[in-house]
Amino acid sequence: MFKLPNMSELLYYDLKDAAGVAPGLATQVCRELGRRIVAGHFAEGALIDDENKLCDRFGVSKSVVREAVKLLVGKGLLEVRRGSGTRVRRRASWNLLDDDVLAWHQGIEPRPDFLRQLMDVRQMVEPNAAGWAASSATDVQIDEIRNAQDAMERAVSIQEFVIADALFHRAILRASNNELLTAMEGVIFSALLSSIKITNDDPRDNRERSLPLHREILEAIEANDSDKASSAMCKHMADTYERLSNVLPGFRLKEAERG
Amino acid sequence: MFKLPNMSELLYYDLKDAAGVAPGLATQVCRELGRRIVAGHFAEGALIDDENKLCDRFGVSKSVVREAVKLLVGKGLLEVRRGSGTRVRRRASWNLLDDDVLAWHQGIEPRPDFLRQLMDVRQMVEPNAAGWAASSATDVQIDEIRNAQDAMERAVSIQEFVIADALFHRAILRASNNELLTAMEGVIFSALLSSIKITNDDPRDNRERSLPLHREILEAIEANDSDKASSAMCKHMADTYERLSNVLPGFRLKEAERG
DNA sequence: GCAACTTAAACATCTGATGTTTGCTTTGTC
DNA sequence: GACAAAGCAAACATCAGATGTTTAAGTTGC
Repeated sequence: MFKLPNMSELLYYDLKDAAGVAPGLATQVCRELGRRIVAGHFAEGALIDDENKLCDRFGVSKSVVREAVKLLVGKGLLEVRRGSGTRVRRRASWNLLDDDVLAWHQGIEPRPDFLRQLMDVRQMVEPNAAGWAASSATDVQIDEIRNAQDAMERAVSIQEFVIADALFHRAILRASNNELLTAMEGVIFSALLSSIKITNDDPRDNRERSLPLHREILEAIEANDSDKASSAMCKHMADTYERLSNVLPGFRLKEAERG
Repeated sequence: MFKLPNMSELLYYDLKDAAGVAPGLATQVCRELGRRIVAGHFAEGALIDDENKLCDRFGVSKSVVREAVKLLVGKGLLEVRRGSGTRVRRRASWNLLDDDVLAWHQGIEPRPDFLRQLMDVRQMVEPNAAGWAASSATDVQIDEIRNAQDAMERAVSIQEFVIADALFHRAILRASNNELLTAMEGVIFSALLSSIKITNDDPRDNRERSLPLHREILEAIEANDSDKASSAMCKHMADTYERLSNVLPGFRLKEAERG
């Protein structure tokens, strides 16, 4: 009845601690519709099937479909008008910061242009987060970062390494003690997972280059050195940019602004 | 039956172009519950009334309440468990970047601590946005910024000025041509509205100080000067910080990280 | 050619029944 | 008395079907 999400999307939900509880029918329908919309199966402004057709297609009752549609409306993907139908809104109206919307992007081939935007945001957010973490993190929060670093060092599989990497960056966001930054962890996950999917042709190289950069960030935060944490994170971001540029032809760093 | 939203919240929805269409019952119930949760009427993890009680209280049917609850679950405010009840999640799990959640914050007295976090994010985002806008904005996008500037100069009421101010910053976000930054306009609106609510004791002063700063940003973007746009925006942010610090005792700028 | 009316499509809401999960209570045994 | 299994009630999940409302489009009449 439902299409299964792919590995990246599952990994995304894992990282968001959103797994474990079996989602209801409404959530399943919502996700399946959401994946199709994000994948571009519908033109901007196109009408989707009406309630009855959707009921038939998914084999569920009207209430379930209605709830699913309401969820997608809440995420800005759909727009319902009584009398006419339910249509797909233009991409500029989507809540691109929503975790589900970002997760559904993991299900499709990453577009270089969107990945660059994600990386620009990382470049903007993470050095600040590292700096704030260095000046305001509690001991417990620093422990969390250190644990992630240890897990990266110990990781034996690619998947373990990716998860530890993600947890490292999440721990820094949380240690920044800014609720809004914490709420952006989904964006960082999305950029990170997409980057890895593209650059892991030589995972060993990835790992050898990453580890010392992460260590440097951790040490700066441990030392309460805000500036150094910030610049170490900048270095890490620049490294990621460089690796993406090597692999991805359409990926271009807007050097002008970043000098 | 329903509590009416206050002026700031209405203004927020106006800016988000979310007005005009009469929301359905489910949306109304969702907003009212959302306001109460954000306002802190429920302890973390507290059970809210069950479906039947909510039906009675709001005078609507089960389906409506169910949809409203599903919406709040989607925003991370609620968590439902079959058998037990529906409970309020801890604040760290809320989607604080969601436009509705931010709008509901407008309904309550702004907490200095949260306002500082909002301003830290503005300080992080807007200089970058201005820089990218300077290097990549189209003529149409620059026109939009200029129109907002003109509207600020011409504004005769405080409300007109606030709206034009918000549109100015939104136009810059959009001109940055980064979909994720565009999706953050709600955060900027929220910070801006809260700031104004606090610092508009002397609105004339506000206006006289703001206008030249905005003009400087506009001119830099018109001149395609990325660095100047960035630093002009920094100056504007610093000014806002300073005015907030003067009025708000609990508001403190973390100077250490920003040098 | 245009305005007023009609109608069908599609969403909005309500009602009430039935299934399922969970947590608590009760009961029975050792 | 302790503990485990069975039973029960609360609360959400889903379904089915009826009725109301809004919108868009077609139709008629002048």
